[in-house]
Amino acid sequence: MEEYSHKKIEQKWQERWREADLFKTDKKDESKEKFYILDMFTYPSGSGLHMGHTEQGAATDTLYRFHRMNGKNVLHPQGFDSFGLPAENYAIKTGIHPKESTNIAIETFRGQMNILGLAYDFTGDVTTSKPSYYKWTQWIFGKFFENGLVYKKVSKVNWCSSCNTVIANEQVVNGACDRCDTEIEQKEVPGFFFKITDFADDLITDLDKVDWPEHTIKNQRNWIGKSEGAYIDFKIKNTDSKLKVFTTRPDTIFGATYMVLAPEHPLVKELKEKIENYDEVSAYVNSSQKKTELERMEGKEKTGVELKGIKAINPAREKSQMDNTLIPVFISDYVLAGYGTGAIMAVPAHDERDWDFADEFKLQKVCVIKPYSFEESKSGSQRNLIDFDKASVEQQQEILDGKICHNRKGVLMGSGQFNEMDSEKAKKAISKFVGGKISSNYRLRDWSISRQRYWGCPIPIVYSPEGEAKFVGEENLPWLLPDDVDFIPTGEAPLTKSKELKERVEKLFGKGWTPEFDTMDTFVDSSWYFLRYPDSENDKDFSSAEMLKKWMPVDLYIGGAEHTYMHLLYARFFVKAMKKMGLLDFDEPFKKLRHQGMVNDQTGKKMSKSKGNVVAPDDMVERFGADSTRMYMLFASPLEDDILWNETNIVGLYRFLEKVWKQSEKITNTENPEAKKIIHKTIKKVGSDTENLCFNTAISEMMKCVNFISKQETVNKEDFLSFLEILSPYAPHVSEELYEKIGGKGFLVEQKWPEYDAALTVDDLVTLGVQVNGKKRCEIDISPDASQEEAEQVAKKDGCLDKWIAGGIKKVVYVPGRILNFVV
RNA sequence: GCCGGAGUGGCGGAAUUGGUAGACGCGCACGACUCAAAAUCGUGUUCCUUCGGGAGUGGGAGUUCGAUUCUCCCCUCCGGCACCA
Repeated sequence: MEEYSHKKIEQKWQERWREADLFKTDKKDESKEKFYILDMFTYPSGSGLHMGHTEQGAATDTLYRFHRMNGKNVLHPQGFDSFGLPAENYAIKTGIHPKESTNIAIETFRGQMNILGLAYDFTGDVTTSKPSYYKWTQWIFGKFFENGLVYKKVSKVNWCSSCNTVIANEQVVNGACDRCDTEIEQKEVPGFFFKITDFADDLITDLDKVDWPEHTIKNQRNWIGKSEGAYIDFKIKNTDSKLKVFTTRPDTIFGATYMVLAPEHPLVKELKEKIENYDEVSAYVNSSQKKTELERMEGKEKTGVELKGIKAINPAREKSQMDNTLIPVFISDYVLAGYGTGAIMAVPAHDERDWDFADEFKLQKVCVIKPYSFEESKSGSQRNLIDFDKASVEQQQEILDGKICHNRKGVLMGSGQFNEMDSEKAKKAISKFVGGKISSNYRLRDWSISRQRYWGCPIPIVYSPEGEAKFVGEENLPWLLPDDVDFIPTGEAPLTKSKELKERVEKLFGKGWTPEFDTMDTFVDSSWYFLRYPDSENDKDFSSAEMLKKWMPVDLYIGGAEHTYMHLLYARFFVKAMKKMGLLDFDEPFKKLRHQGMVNDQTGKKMSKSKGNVVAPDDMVERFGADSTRMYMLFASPLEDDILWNETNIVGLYRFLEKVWKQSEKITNTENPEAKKIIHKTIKKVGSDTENLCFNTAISEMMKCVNFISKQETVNKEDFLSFLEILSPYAPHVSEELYEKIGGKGFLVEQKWPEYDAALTVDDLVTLGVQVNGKKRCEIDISPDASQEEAEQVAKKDGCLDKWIAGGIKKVVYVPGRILNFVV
């Protein structure tokens, strides 16, 4: 027999699969249970497929083949998230149109996926930059617009001077652009926003409905950041103005000794006439506006300016006719314009940041929440005092006496008692007392979707001569991205250069009408693509209700953990918003989610083009074949763990496949009961491991099986065919080749996953560890359902225990099939 | 600082509800084959050892007949977030 050579067989089978159109799913087939398995679709970068894609593809492809063999109608589609900055930046550099470079990149990706033997269904060409796709992105935008989920506002945005565009908060990493690392500046830009905050509560509570990794759920919850508190109005003395604050600690309001506004707060301008030191104030406003968020964060020391001539009235103290009712008002950049109301009541005794600010400006601290007593704080675990035990004896006494509020700095942060009332109860009582409104506030902000870029989905909005925004209308979709622009960034949206676009608008809507020049954030494109696959060729609808009902939600979604916040949150928001508009009838898009780990280089560093440590799958496929490459990616570590790339390990998988190949020479029609037993055990284990995404242990089990067979003279043909069937999701090419060679019919992926004979997977005898005082001293071979008496007898007869149990046995613990333990 | 996750041989990693720690693979060593090498096959491979044993899953306590697994404290590494009122 010829030797195993991946080069001779892999291309052959890839061609045969293609000729048979083997991986196109019959989406209307009602005879089988559906299973929708989805890879996070691919951004077609110029550098091609990397090993991370390879691991993800190997995993989902293995699962695709496995579930298909198990009688399910499996949808396993792939598409391209092809709008976005890199292609545009490339165009700026080279002059090559993004359309062209994107198409080339997509061809490269498809080619690479093909040589890996990945069974993707590309039907319908789900490529976000194609008009047939973005027509529906725009259609959905139109629905959002008509239903009041889109609004336009001028806002301070993160501006990347290098990309010359707006960057979402979520895309700012440590104050720098997450794509080019340029430091972000603040700039006022008008743009469209999606009202994702309307769905904040549902986005939190519905996390209970999904089977996602625990940490992903927690992180999403924290990202949305719900906090319970109250909105309370503070009057400004001698004016009609009111200052609204949000606080999670209304119980501390009696201790509010000053107020702080964000420098951008509108009240600063509103009270201009009354502010005695307006010059100083506006200088501070200007300087903080020049600061980026990074710079604001850097200076931990508190800065600010008092609004002289302005006093706020502490409503609680006023109502109680107490002293210290009038409190000063400051502006400071430690208060953020974008969170809460952009203003706070400052309670230095119970908030560390307020404490620091009060120290800086010599402001009064009033302690109004008393810690629980020492005993109470000890027993009521999380009630209170962070550092009580580390305080000196005198300090501890003062705390107990309620004389000081104390933690690290002197701030009592947690709850305690307000007068004799638990501060949790006091929150409600005091809110009511001062006319506050109990409410929730979220860290989540609305989603800014406007981008002053070329290579994105055009926002299908036009403006009347009066400046009113209007959706272009369904009949004008797709609202095409014009070609007559050049991409050199000027700080203005590139589409302003398009003559065609302006003419198009005037022709359709009349003279004086103007187009919107911005394009959409690419996260919009990727927020609904999974809805398109079930009906990807539909040109009447984004996806038909019938197909959505059949296929959604996605049964298993696999992709990187880096999408925990943005993509996964936005996609969930889309589904909720579309459900509210009656376009969908389910709550959550992804029933089960798993992340694949990162593939790092040998030193544990992330692979990146700039570091020059990227390994391309092509090279691996050339040398070891697609089967070995795929299996190595799955064998190296559990799916969710990171992989340290170590090329030398791949030879183990190649040797394994070589060994499988050799066993096919031993095939006979006679039975080999021992080999049969092992094969049936392997079928069982590989089946359950694959189902549970434990690919590494499934592969190890197949290795053990082949190691066993390699020591046998013969192996039964039917048994070996079964083995090839379970191997085929992992190593499809070599399995097909051997299957054909020994007379298998059809393609392996069309076969039924073999059944195992349960009786064959149970051993007559097991090796049982015999322990003395929990330490293993010898082993006995015994039936797994032997009685304790039998087991003891066998163990004692063995003799090896004699010297350990000579002193007499106190107790015996016996777990059949597991352990026999003598306690002496 | 806060929130996650993880620490097991030379390396990647196994180990159902607490039940024989180190499966499987890489590497390494020795042997067979060979003029020789590669490949392949076989054997061995946690550490220490006076060859009786002893120690051992980041460290320290605890529960248990028995702990990689459960509880408490601590250390280290990785990822994410960060003046969120």
